Amino acid sequence: MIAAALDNTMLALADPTRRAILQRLASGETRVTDLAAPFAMSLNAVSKHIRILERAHLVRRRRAGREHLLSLDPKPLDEAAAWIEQQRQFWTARLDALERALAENDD
Amino acid sequence: MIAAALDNTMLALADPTRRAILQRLASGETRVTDLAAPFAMSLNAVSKHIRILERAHLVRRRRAGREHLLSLDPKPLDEAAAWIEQQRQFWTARLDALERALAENDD
DNA sequence: CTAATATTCAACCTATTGGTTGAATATGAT
DNA sequence: ATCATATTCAACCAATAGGTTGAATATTAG
Repeated sequence: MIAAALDNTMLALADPTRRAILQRLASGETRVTDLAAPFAMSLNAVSKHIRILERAHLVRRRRAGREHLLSLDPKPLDEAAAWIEQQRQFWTARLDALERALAENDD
Repeated sequence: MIAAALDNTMLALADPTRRAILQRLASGETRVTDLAAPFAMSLNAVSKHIRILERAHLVRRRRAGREHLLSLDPKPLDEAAAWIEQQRQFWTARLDALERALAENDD
């Protein structure tokens, strides 16, 4: 089964370290080393997380000499947000309908 | 590290089968067997997915005799949606700022 | 009581994840 | 040229995920 775009996005977002990386990247282009510094794990571990974020197209890499500068690409988030919002809407509508039905039953 | 609520939610949403289960549940309370029927995997596998959804508090279980009726709880989605929306907002703002800066540079 | 149904529990298997360490590669600084 | 820096690659490891099958449990139906 080929992994759909939404799959990769959701998978990438499932890990707290990766979410932290994304938040950190929100302040602008960052080198791998600087990005990794605050995390209590090896540079290599962070490097692997970055690969997963790249696979999901949430992070872009620009080579500048020996440094790799990472930046965010928010596009894939649209699909993820859309999925969640759609569910929320459906479910909330359903719950509201249920509540109304119960209220009518009280008459 | 204790898994935060958002962690469990995101993890639960990361699997396509579980997202499909949630979508299926949007049409109302459903028995485990009926819920599992359309999936190309054993009932046991679906049962395990349900446990994970329960751990994330996205699904509630009501026992009615030998049947377990499952229903949705949209609350955890709020936090997930909030996280994604916040990121989107930040990143988009940043990208817009960058574009404006480039435009000014053209003058 | 017995048989069927609905569901979980338990053990197992394989693939993936998230981490490690050590070596390789590429670039920059002196 | 040499040394340091930035980063990945490769091999490994333990834990988890996602699936299987078979047995156990609880409830309902005949």
